[in-house]
Amino acid sequence: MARYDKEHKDATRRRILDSAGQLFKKGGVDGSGIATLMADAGLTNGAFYAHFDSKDHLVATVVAEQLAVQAEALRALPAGREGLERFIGEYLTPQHRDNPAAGCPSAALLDEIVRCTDATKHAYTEGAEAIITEIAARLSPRKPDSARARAIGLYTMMVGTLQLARALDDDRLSREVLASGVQNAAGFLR
Amino acid sequence: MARYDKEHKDATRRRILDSAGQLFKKGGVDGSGIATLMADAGLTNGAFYAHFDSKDHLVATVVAEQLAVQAEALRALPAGREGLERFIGEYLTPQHRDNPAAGCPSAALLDEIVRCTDATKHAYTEGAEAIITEIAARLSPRKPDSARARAIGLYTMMVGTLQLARALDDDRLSREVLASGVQNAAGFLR
DNA sequence: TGTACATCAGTGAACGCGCGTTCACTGATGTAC
DNA sequence: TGTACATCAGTGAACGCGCGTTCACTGATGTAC
Repeated sequence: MARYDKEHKDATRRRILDSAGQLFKKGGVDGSGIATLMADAGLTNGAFYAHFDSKDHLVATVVAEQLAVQAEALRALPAGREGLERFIGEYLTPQHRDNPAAGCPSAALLDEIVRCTDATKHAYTEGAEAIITEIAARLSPRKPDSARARAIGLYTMMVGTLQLARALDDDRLSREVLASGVQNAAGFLR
Repeated sequence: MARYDKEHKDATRRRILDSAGQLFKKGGVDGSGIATLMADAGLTNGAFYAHFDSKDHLVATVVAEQLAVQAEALRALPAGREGLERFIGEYLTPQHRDNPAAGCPSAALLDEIVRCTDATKHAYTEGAEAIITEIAARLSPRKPDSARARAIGLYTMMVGTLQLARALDDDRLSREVLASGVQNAAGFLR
């Protein structure tokens, strides 16, 4: 019946989501257009609407997926604090700072979320809750609820640190900020 | 010689800067247009260019000023940690969360700075350095340099916390995040 | 003091441009015979 | 096996719109006489 099999369309949708994820994180949601994003996926602008109702719909989908990817990455790490230490060690680096497209969605998009649709804010909220839960479970495997406040502190500090490191035009200061982040993160691990 | 005295033009410039500060923090730099901003200042769009060369020029000026205001607010607080405690107590509140226009420029604009002109990034860098120095001086009046890492951690954590609280669509979770921030901030005060 | 003039902050229509979105169309492929 | 057809993912020009910016103009005011 259908011209291509289902896999073909699914694969295209994946390419759009990947391009959008990278582009949004690099250039912001407002700053990234449909045409550019579709060109990155090897398509032209018109094809977009065969996959998504609107840009808002795409944004909500991308945000949900990006946060899920981060939660999944946390889950895949070694158990307990060792895993967290690795996460922190990779997060607060010049490499991560200089490559937002492949990096943390919170650091790249957090303050744009407020101005997005309800669906996007909801997707972000669910994703953030999952990440906080995952971090808390590693901070205190026995009583994760008791570690929620610290988990929130660790995550917000890491996100703020990476954002600040990215905003500074003085590399020396930027590296000081990243190094301080590593030091302060250790405080959250107790 | 001149039609109006100097004070008149200076006062208008002030109104534009105030409107822009509030508007940028509320709707983002990308999301806030010259026409809206000028209307808020009681003027029409064309008058803008009698005061600033371009939107980029305005953005750099606003960022410099907003950060200077925050540094000044810190300086005006009671000496030592008492002042810091007050700063934290006012910062991590639902009131601040719900009123970005009058609030912290870092929480509102930080991740847009990366995509701004060099002049804006430079203005942000200088402002951030002043704020970090001010916080460090209050954390450790005797040896402020030794407190720089903690000062950076406290500030990034506060900024990240407010951003996260703003992004969440679940008020219960959002308040939990703010409360965690207060708790975690206490850890930075030792 | 009263009048003509020069100044310039501010007006508001117009510009080119890129945005999100629409739509008539194309053409490679799976299916039916 | 070979051919005609139906499907629909993708094309690319066009839309209205709001953006940053420009510019010919206005008109309230300080100054000169």
